[in-house]
Amino acid sequence: MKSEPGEFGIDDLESRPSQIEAWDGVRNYQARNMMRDAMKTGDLVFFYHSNCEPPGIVGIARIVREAYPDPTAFDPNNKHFDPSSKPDDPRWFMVDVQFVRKLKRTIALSELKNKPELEGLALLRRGNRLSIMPVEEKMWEYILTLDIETLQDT
DNA sequence: GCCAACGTTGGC
DNA sequence: GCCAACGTTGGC
Repeated sequence: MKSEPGEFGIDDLESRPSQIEAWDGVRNYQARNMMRDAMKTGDLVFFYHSNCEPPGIVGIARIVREAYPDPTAFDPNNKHFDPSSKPDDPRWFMVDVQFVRKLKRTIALSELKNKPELEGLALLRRGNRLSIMPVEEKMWEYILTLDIETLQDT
């Protein structure tokens, strides 16, 4: 799941009292379908920082509530307001995610791009702008093996 | 249903 | 700030 750290980053999730946040504001059908149809309670997700330096995977979160209507779509004062989404026929959904842990280091997009093991990863597909994307278990495991402490310069 | 115009995302 | 790669909108 992508988020801009300037808007809502892994530190924001960690510092919530419950460490839980509703993932609202998704206004893309493919991303919505991913949340609504594929995300189940207990599923783990990578937390990805976009639009920052460097963009990359920074942590892990867990789905703690499955898809339910996104109320920000009903609020005219919200920047994600969508008048075509009605409370009795909601168009947009969100899930709740809970902080699990930060990675030991940021695994940068530029690094992920260099790994033949990650060929086909949705994040790396050309032109992809989806904010929520699937990760195959094999690739999930592989990415975790990259999460090792970096040696400090002496 | 087509498609031009426009808006958004997000890496660079 | 640029711009590629989308997705959306709306006239026809």
